[in-house]
Amino acid sequence: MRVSTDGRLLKGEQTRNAILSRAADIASAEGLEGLSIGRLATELGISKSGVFTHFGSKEELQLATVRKAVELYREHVIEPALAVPQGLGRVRVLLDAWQRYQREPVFPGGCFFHSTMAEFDARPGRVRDAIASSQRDWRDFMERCLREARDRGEIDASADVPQLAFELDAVCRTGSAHALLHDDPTLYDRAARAMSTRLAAVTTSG
Amino acid sequence: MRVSTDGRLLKGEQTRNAILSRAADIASAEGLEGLSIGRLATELGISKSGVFTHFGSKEELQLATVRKAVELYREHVIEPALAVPQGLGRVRVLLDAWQRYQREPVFPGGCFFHSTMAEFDARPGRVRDAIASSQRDWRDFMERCLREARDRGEIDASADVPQLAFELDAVCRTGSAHALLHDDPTLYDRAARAMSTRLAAVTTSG
DNA sequence: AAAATGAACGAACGATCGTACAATTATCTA
DNA sequence: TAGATAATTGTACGATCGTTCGTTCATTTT
Repeated sequence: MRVSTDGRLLKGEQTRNAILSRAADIASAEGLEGLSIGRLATELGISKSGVFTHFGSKEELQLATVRKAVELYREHVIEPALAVPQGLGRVRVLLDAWQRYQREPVFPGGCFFHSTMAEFDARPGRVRDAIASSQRDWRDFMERCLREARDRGEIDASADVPQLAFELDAVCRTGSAHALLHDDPTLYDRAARAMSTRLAAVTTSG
Repeated sequence: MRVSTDGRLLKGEQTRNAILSRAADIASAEGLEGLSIGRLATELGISKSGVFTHFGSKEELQLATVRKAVELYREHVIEPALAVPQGLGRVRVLLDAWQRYQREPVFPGGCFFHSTMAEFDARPGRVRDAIASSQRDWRDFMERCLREARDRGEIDASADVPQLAFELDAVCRTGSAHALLHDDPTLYDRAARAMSTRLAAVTTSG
């Protein structure tokens, strides 16, 4: 984290950050295309050109917003897991942090990545690539945690880690999506139950 | 299906249908907000007002598009299941038809409902209500098929049907979403594997 | 003190959005 | 054949979109 002594650059960076925070919130609810520069300007009380010049193009704003969301995701989901020792304990912390991230209004419109992934699925370009890459990173991290637990003998040696990671991912994100759509928080619980029984099925009964 | 003898009404209905087919295709890839009346007009070679007057407002166009998508979904997923006898066989046909629907380009931008559900999760209004209702219908139908199989003793009496339906739904839709995002069809297979093992776990070994 | 830098602004651009309304065309009814 | 009906069109509206450009102002460097 380079800290500039130049007050101008400092001021610039902090408004840029304010823009991106708001942008991530909006995009989680209205999508990265629904994100508009004019709206950001109005809501933040700055001029349209003031917002624009920070990014140079809408696509660049979208990419920066994805990076900001990744940062928030890391902070709320990844870091709590990294703070505890490897193994099944870390897996549990990871899944807990993940569910908390879904429930708490980290993003007001539900998981940023669920929304934008569905939006950019079929829309080639740099934004899609960035989202896809973030999803690969997430999957890799999840698999790594599971593998660490397996290497410790806390998860069955025969367990198919990628498959397990995929299934845990599926139920958690789908549960959150349904909870939001139907405004029914018990659907989070349904996802939680699916995750814990799925995990219990592969943990060694030591 | 009321068939009119009036050639004018007939012509109107068939252009309306052409509009909705294209609208469903576009919305599956770009979302229901990305759908624009001007674009529809251009692509279909009719005037903007020609498109507009069929619906009267954009929201009404979106609602009609959702209904059209439901119709297509019924045709490709529900009807094949209804064509076979109740029980585990119907469940298998349903899941097969569903996966085929995901893979085949019924919608060019992936499952219409996955895209629009993520888009409208956090956006109150009639469109969201329509989407939510369609999802409830789908869930209910799935649970009904599973219950039929359970009542026949082909699925464990102790099986939690809503939970099972939720998990099958989760892996299938998530698999398709990832397959599209990463342009990797093997992810459909991963979902298929998850579904069949999940189903195998509750089928009575008779 | 002078020059350079960088953030933020205001005004305007062409394009597209959804919407409104009167006019036109083709078809059916009486 | 005259008149009603319904689909479709053309034109125009105000709003908003992303973007460009020249300017203003505060801060930093020389």
